[in-house]
Amino acid sequence: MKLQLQIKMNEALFLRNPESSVLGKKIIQHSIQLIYKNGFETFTFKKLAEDIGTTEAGVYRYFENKHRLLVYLTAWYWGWLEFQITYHTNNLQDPSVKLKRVIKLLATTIEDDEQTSHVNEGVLHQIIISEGSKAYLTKHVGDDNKQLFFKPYKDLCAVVGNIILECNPKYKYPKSLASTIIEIAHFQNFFMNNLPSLTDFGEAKEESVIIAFLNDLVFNSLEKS
Amino acid sequence: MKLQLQIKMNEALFLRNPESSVLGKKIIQHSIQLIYKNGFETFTFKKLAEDIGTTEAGVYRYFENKHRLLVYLTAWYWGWLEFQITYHTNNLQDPSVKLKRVIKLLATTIEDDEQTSHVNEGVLHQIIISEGSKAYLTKHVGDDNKQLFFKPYKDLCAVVGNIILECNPKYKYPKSLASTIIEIAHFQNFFMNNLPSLTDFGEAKEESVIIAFLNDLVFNSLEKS
DNA sequence: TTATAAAGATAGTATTACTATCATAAATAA
DNA sequence: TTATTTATGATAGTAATACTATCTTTATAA
Repeated sequence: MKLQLQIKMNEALFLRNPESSVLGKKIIQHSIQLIYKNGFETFTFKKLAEDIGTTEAGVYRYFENKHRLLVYLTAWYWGWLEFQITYHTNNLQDPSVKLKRVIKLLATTIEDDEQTSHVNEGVLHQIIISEGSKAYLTKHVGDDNKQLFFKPYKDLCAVVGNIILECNPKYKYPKSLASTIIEIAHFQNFFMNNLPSLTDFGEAKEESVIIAFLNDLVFNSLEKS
Repeated sequence: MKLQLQIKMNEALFLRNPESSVLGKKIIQHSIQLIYKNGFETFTFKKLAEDIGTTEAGVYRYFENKHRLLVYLTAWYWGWLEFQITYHTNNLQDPSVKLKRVIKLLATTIEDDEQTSHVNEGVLHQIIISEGSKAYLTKHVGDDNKQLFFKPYKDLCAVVGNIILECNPKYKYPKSLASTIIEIAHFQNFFMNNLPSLTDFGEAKEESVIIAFLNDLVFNSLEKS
């Protein structure tokens, strides 16, 4: 039996639900490929439409603009990742084992998840690394936040923050440490591959060293405090 | 006597040196204000030109495009900050006192430096927080890197990394920790002001708590390892 | 069968991101 | 001093971007 995993998305993120039609799914699938290939700056709805074999207007019926689409993709990713984390830490008792598992999930490029046919999670993960922060680094972050566009990201941080507190109930900065782990997992990955002298992973270029660095950072803080 | 501080800039960043003329300085000064006010995405050379009282073509004579201008501004900022760090840690013996000083400088919004008349460092610092990472989060980061556009950022990281090593010569991740401190100083600041639930600084909204968090994070790692 | 919703086809507009040209004023070199 | 280079100003033009609007066709549902 094959299960289909559906991430429940904030309705305000789209004009028409892309999960509800073939065209919609194509928009998600091909936008991930296009943004991955050429970057978000040069990505346009026109190019996407040509790629899919529809028209610009067709894409605009689903998403107000390309920034909304990016926010949708990131929100989807955070929702999916929260599910992964809940799933993979489900029966673990020891909170530090849990946290190690979380760090590994955050820092590892996952192979394509068969449960979500139109989303390639591995490629999406790469997009999150390079483009993810652009979803909120805008002047309208406040408005977007009011519409709860970043709720999946916040929920994920809350989950990670709670595991941190389980590890050490006295630790003073669980939320900041959670958002730090998430951001650093991505930034160190980007630096490793693009500006390696900003990291200590120059030759290795493996995600395992990022995981080691994060574990060192996090558990020294939690054991000490 | 008033000293004028000049940051030596990479010549490939501009077509004509903006420090060399009144118009050039106006471009720097007003672009900082405009990007701060409306964000980088909506910033255009046309708006900038109108603001200054010149024409689009006038601005294009100095910078190839707005991304180059952003890279210039960030490079300037990192160069300036490295000078600040060198200056303010000059006579300090104890490396951990030094590192604390560095963290404070990284996380504090500095008031306008009189030595650089056309650059408002406080506003520029805010731009670095919100837009700084967009300078390198592009598909052409490799090309830009080859042209040494990010050298000031790398140099700064190297300086911080060396202080980290002074604190603990056995620490395994000095460069990654250095880039982590720098990025997190900015991200936690952005989150504090825009997505406060991602931090533990919700009510305080003061840079001092970010500094406390960073100190905790860094020195737990350095003392332990 | 009819209504209705989604998609396709086409057109049009304002803005963005440039490039090109020519005139003029200011600085500088012969 | 004049001649010449250099920076700026003024204006025009173009391709691409970021949309909006309308009309027709096709699929689906009542």
